[in-house]
Amino acid sequence: MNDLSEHQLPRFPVRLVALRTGLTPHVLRAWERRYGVVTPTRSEGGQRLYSHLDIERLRRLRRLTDHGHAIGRIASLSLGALTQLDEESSGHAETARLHGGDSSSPAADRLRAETIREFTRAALRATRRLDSTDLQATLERAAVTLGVPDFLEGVVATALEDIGHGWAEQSVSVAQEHMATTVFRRTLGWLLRVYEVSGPAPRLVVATPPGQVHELGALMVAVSAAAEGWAVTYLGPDLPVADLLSAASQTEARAVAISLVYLSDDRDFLATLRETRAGLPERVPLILGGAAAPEIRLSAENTGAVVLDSLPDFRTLLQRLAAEDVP
Amino acid sequence: MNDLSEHQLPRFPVRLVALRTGLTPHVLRAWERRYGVVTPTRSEGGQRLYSHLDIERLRRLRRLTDHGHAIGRIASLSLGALTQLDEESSGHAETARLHGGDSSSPAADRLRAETIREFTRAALRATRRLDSTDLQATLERAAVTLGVPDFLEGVVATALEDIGHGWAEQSVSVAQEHMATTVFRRTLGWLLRVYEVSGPAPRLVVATPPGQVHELGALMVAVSAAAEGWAVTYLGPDLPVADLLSAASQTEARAVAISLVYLSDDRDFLATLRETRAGLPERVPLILGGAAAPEIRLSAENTGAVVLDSLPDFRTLLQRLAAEDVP
DNA sequence: TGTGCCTTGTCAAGGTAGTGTCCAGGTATT
DNA sequence: AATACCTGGACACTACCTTGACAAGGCACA
Repeated sequence: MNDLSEHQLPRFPVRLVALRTGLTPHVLRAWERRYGVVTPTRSEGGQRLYSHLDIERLRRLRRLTDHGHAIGRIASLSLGALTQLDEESSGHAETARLHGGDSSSPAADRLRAETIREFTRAALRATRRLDSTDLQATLERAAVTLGVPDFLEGVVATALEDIGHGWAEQSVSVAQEHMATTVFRRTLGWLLRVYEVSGPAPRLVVATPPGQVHELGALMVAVSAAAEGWAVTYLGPDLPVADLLSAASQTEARAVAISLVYLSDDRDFLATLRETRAGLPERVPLILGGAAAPEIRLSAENTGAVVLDSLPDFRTLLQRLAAEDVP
Repeated sequence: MNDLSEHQLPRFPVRLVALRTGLTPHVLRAWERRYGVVTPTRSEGGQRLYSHLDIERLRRLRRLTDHGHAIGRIASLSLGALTQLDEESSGHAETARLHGGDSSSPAADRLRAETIREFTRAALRATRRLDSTDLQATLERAAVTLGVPDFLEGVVATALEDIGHGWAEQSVSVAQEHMATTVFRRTLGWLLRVYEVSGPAPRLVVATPPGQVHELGALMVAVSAAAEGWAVTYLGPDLPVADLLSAASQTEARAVAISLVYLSDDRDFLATLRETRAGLPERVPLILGGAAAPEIRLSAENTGAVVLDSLPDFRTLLQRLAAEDVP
């Protein structure tokens, strides 16, 4: 891989770090002073310069504190330990909440994890062989065997990531990548159709903003919500703000979700976000997710949007929203 | 991995433990004070710090109290004893079912049962409305949500029964019954296709004997086996003995299953059964199931067939057979 | 069938610990 | 000059702590 120095190279000023981590400059300084959470180098004038690694670390810490860890207790852990903790907590918090607290035996957990990996491997094999029939069957089998949440987080997300990496390093061809994308989209579309609700249910509007064309993330969000019992209006990629707003008001949406996979132009996008937020009723949260969302966390949150970086968090939010309306 | 130090390391503040166990901080403190259920270490400031093991223990306790055990009685048991008790009380219900988690709190159990009933009702509604699209979607949704076993036993079996009754008492028309049968068959066929295995796996041959035309039972058996990881050769209804036998030998079947929904002529059928049994290798069990199977249990068993009257029993048998071959 | 005791979850009050936020006065950066 | 950032200290709010009490449900016993 490329040099460590790259990642350790200190060059980010505090405001940028704030944007990416969602921590305010105040908090960044307080954490550093009190817990020595990172030690950014300084410019000649004494201003903080953070490295890539620092940011990574801070992000992890923010996630963990969001999930209930005390900053004072985890501040001194290594990045590896943090990652490990993170995986534990996101895994468990979710099951505990969803099913009112079922702790399955460790043995069952391991079996389940192994099954998930096996499905992922099978999906990748099918992709490499360009066997769309097999890929499709594998995905459907995984969905039925694992249920929607684990299917999305365990299989779809992982497989897509792996394919993405493979594509970047040329071990996956364009044809393979296209085929996989198509089949994944079809399968997620099928799930969305299958979970279409008839009765009354809170409605979510999902879209990707103008200029964004990668819709798989948005589809995952849509399916996730549908499986939670929400009525979902999926508007697909590259949607102008005006249309998003009119759709939201027309369907009396209870929430709006936007998926952001990469950042083309920060400013533009933030303007869009602000405009969208302004056009929505107060009680309708504007949820921002996707790979690129954390990069602009703070400024996005400043527009009034809610930034999430995992599907479990998203599901939890949906449950809270749905629960708010009942009593 | 250094389990001991790792798991005993006290790190988690009370809010996190509350999140993961589903107990409120109030209860956590009350249990500790009254029963000394765990003894978290304290921070310098006196705040509780729980270890991984503490959490594990608390989750077990929570599960058991949910199942009706009194906290005062089980508080002092060791983690091992708790686990054992846990398996006893919830245990035999079902081993490590992959889907939707294990049978946990009665609340979750009730929720699950309610979900199953809801799907069944939805399927019946769709049937009465002759809405095949909705019926299909409902069934697929049920399959993905519940997993194959509960889908088959909870939804398909019950719905078919109800439709059967309705048909008998004329509240379900022939058209409705036909439509439903078609959609159920299609859905089960889809599942069978989805679970088609590629690798090596024990093979099961499924058929309905000559004179029997109701194939849904056989399909359920086939799907059930497929979801257990078996390779299934589904031969459909009304199959002559000779063909069944040749299929079994040709595919080197590890077992043969026959579904019997109604009895037209006992004698004939028993002769068929005897003939089939005689034509199969010793080690290949001939499994007889279906609504009408129990009626002729004794004479059927005399021919050397295995008579089962539930899908769970069938699954257990398959697991035993598969396990026999490995070691 | 009612009565009283026991178990257990929940709450209140009053105080401490841990964390986020802010201020003021000064320095860097653009 | 206008921002953006620095430091050290102060402040305020949330999360936790302990003790004690209360209410609802379960259970035994009259």
